[in-house]
Amino acid sequence: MKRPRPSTPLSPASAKQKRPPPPQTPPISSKNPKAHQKWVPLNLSQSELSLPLTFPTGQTFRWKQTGPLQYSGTIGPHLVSLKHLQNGDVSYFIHSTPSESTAKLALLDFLNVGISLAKLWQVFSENDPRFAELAKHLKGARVLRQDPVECLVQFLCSSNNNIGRITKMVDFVSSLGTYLGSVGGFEFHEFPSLERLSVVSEEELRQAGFGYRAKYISGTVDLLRSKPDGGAQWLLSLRKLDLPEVIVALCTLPGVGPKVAACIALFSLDQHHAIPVDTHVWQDLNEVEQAYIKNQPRFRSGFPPFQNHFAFFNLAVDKIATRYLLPELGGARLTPKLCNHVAEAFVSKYGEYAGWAQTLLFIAELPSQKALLPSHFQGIQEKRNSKRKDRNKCTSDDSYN
DNA sequence: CGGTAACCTGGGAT
DNA sequence: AATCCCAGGTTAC
Repeated sequence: MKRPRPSTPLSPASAKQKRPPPPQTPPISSKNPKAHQKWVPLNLSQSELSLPLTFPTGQTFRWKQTGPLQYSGTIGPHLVSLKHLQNGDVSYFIHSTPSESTAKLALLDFLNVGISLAKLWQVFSENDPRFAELAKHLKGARVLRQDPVECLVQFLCSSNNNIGRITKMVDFVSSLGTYLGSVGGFEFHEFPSLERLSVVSEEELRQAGFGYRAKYISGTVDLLRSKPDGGAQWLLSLRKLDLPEVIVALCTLPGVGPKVAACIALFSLDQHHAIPVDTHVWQDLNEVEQAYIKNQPRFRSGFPPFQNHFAFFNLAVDKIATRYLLPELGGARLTPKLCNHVAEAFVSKYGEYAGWAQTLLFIAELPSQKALLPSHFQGIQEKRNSKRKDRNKCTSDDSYN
């Protein structure tokens, strides 16, 4: 009984040649040679879906760039490529699938096509000039609707880690799944089921370079497999719950804290106002908002109703206008308890799709994107102070209650 | 509760 | 060359 054992531990050696000399352009399909494949246009313009702003920007580590404006990945058992046409519209190519008809449905679902990005962003922009300015340059940054198991495992790998290594770890895990084909020099596998994941021991993961995240994955997989109706179903059932319950449920899994839980909730569980709170989020609130939160310890009730938010911040503006605030407030550290307040502030500011707004703000912070923005956006260059580093941690606390 | 120190690892900066 | 810092954090005191 041979298991699909990945042949490449995350050694520095094997890591080097991540870029094969790409014979990339027309995707090479492997399986299912019969299928009469071709590029098919999607009804999506670039302002609704920008591939470069959606796939390599931190919500999934499973999609690979297989061409200049082309990305490939799997959705369930389907192997798909997406690319931009000349006019910016997106078209897709199904390389391999057990069912052509379900493949497209799965793709549309995965892309959250029922949600109009343009409409959301219009509202965000009206309420926030900074967002409006960023949005002009980063159109089409969409939130995906990923498979929960796949999303969960990816973000278990992400804790206190960097993109490059996260990607290697995710590749390792992915290779346990059924091989679906190869595009542009990359091999693609269906994401492994919990059962297949359970075949790999914590020991093996650790040996493969997962570090302390090995026990997170093993522990979470085991716990999920113990659920009555199966872990995959348990995760899917969270889609019907409200955000606070979802966060609480996810945080029962080892290795899942508030941050990872928010990522999973937003990127796979339809929790559109989940906010992964980190340093960037804190800094994305202006000093007025930061100050308000700091000075209102009572502002800690459950998730705020979505009304009242303008009065809310106007009050804060008054305070700063009267010099009530001290300069140091702006640079205040993000303490764990503030995480919830920050998340609440985001929802107050952007509404029920606040997570979609935060996604753009996060992308704008990525070095790769920052370089493309006008210079006045690149301003806030944080100097590294070797003395005290702002850790900006969120501990697992009472989540949203 | 709130603050802190470990926790794995590889790559880049000093 | 040796060391330090950092990476979208979580956990255990």
